Amino acid sequence: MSHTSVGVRQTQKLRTRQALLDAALLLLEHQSLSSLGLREVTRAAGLTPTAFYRHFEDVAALGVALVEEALGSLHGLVGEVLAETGDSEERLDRSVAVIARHVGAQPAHFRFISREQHGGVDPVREAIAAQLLRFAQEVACALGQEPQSAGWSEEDLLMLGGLYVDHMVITTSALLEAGPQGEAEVVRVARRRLRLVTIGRAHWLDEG
Amino acid sequence: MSHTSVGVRQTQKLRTRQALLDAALLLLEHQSLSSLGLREVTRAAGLTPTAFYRHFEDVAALGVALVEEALGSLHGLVGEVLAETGDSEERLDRSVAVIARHVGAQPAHFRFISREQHGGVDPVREAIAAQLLRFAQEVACALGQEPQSAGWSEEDLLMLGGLYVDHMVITTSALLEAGPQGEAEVVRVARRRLRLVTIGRAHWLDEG
DNA sequence: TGTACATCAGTGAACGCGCGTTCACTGATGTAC
DNA sequence: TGTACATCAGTGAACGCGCGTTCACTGATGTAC
Repeated sequence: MSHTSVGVRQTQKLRTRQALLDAALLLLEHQSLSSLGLREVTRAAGLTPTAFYRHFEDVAALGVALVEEALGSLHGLVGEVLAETGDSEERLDRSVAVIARHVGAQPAHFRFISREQHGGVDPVREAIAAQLLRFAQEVACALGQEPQSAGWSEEDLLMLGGLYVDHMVITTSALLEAGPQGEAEVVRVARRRLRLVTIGRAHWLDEG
Repeated sequence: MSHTSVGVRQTQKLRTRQALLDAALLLLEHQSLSSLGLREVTRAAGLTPTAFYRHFEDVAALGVALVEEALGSLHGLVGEVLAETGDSEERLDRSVAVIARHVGAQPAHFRFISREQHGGVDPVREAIAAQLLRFAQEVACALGQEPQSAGWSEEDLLMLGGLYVDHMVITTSALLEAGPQGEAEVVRVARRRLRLVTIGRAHWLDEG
């Protein structure tokens, strides 16, 4: 056990870093990032305040790392859901169900994103905007490969992708506000909204 | 000038209260409410910290007052815009133009609403949600009076009203982020999004 | 109209507290030979 | 394998600062007679 491949030191450092992220996310359940204190986070993580600086320059940098943690792993999802077969009604219901499942499983992450999307910390807002733009592009790309999108301009596909993504975000916020007992109703309305947008899509070229 | 009808004292008190609201709104341009300090506000307003308590119980109460100031006067607007004549394309463009004009004229108010809609201060979030729900109901009511809405359930009208209101909010956020030079592009996309929703509305009963 | 008293918006001093950041440190882990 | 040195994640004390809230106050405005 004289020298491991990964390094005991690095492993422990990453574990501490994760403890800071976890503690911060927990505290952010009931406050916003700009009022979150460095000492508050280290205290919750069981560390000295000064230890914080070994991992992040300041609380804003920790916030950017949280954005990556919350949204980074979701990118594959879009393609998967849209690639599945079924009529548009089925795929629409499945999309909403996937959102509801993720929000239910990781509420703190989604609350953080919803809260900080327009929050007071510039680098965090920018990081979220960049991730959401990527989602919109991915959705646009996936939609563009469907036969129903024949004749659509790239610009209109991106417009539609953005529309879907913004609704995804609105739905997550609504789910968080409604809590578990209000989930069914939120899902119902989200489905009908998506259906209306999808109908608009089907007739876009007739009237656009 | 021995005794005026309104009261010199009350007038001055209201003036001071307004100075606190104005100072707070200015400071909130670059931070969120939960990190705004009471001393910060009174300093900017040219008052002693203790004077704050003559007007608001705490900063959250001031935030609720700002919500009223930002959104309270807008309720008439919805009916006016939707009541005007013209085909749906014209009315749609006019709606977006009205939003852009208001955001351009009162950016700080709209930034505040956008930032605090999902912010960390419960009473403020609730006040905003209540106002936006009223807007959605007003839009639903106005839509319900149009001939195109024949056969629509109240629930679907409210769904559509909420859809329009949420897009109004997204558009204001996008306008604020884009700044004056990006306004034209945001307006273009917002129009196309609204058009797509409107097309969906026109075919809702065929396929719903 | 004039006087005597009540109200109350804003003051200024004081308090204890938690904050972010600095610094020199400790001791386990990593590395060179 | 063993030894001697380097690295560096986390410590603990100390700092100056701005915070929210309290309290007794002042003096202009309001009111009763």
